[in-house]
Amino acid sequence: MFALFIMIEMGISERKEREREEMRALILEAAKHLFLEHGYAKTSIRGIADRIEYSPATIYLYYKDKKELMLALQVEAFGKMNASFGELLAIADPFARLQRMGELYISFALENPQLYDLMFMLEAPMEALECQQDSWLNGMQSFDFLKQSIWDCVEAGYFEESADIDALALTVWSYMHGLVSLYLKGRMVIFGEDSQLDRLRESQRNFIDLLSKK
Amino acid sequence: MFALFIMIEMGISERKEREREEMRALILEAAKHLFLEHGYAKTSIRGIADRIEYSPATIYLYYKDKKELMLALQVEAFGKMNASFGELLAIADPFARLQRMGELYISFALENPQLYDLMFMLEAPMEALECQQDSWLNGMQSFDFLKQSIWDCVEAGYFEESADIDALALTVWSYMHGLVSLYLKGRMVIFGEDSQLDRLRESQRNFIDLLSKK
DNA sequence: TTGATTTAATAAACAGTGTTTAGTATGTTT
DNA sequence: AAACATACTAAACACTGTTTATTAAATCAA
Repeated sequence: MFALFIMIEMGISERKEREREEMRALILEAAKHLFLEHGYAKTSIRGIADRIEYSPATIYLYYKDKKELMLALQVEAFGKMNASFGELLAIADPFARLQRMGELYISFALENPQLYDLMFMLEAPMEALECQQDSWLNGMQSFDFLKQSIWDCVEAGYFEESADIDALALTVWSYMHGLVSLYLKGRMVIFGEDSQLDRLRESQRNFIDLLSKK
Repeated sequence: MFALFIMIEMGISERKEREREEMRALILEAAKHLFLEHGYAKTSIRGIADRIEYSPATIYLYYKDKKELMLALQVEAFGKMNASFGELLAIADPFARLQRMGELYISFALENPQLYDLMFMLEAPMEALECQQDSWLNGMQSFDFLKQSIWDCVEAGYFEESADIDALALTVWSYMHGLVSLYLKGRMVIFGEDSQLDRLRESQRNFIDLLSKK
């Protein structure tokens, strides 16, 4: 009798929780679709609401504000990027792994410019982090992987024994981020409208040289 | 008689032109003040209008839209940055000059985060460029100076004779931009809240090493 | 100087934005 | 069946960039 009461109680609240998660996913799906098409600024709460045929106010029952919604998308984006790095585990040579990681990083950025924006350029999702910055640290597990690969490079004799892994990892990341963000934000027009991607690739090879010729 | 007529005619139209430029400068001054305090997104046309005690519509008589207003600010920002590079002309050794240029670039970015945003991260001013992209090329004269310094480094034997100057310049710029933009956009929190500036400096030294040990 | 005309400025509106509030149904519990 | 809780929304609030119609002033032609 008591057990039955609890089961019904738990059954309903569990269903409610499930429905709540389904609704959150529905909103997120619509947000993602619009965001990938038009970017953060041009994605409106009303647009998202229209797409799922709910009122705008409903969205605020599931997400605190637009920033938190974008943070949820950012988490998804990090998942996608981390997944794209999966093949790296099969590369034994650490320097080859490092090089391939750079290629994959650039590919991800160029193929998912809006997601890249969300992850590394927009302030909105970062402001939503506040206390719960675990999701950012979690998302940045790829940076740990980068550090590990650099460590492996040191052990394999590619870099000096005295190398500062943290600094080196930040240096590599900075270069990669700088390169793709200059490209994505249209700051490479100085090279002419057409040859920009070529310049990007040239610089990429250049940086590999810089790293390897130490 | 005829000459007098012309003089009056010209005198008025010249005054009008002068007054128009003064008004443009007045608007720009107000826009700059608000922008430096709150950034692009939070700077409103109404806010600018309030500050100069004119109606919002008046601003549209002097600037096509908000993007064009921000483009004018971007041009000013480039002027300021180029000026900050002035002292480099006094440095004879090309590698020391290159190193100092990096320091000045980072200093400018950290001391003028909103201006840096305008110059290298926001899309708004770039969209306003359209046909008249001369202002961007003009603003980027510092990039030519960077290329020149790298060329000098090659001649002085710091880099290989076969070095691709364009690619190397882009590589240096990408790294610098990546480093400061990761910092400015709060993506270096993985290093903890306090040590970020130290990490930035460490990486900077690291990159110099990478360049010099070739 | 007077009347016509161009110019400068604005009030008000338009179409949008993120977000909050008050109210209404529906589902759940007692 | 009555009391309560939940999900949802219409409408409003306070903004945003931008356009239009109108007014007042400066300039021009007679």
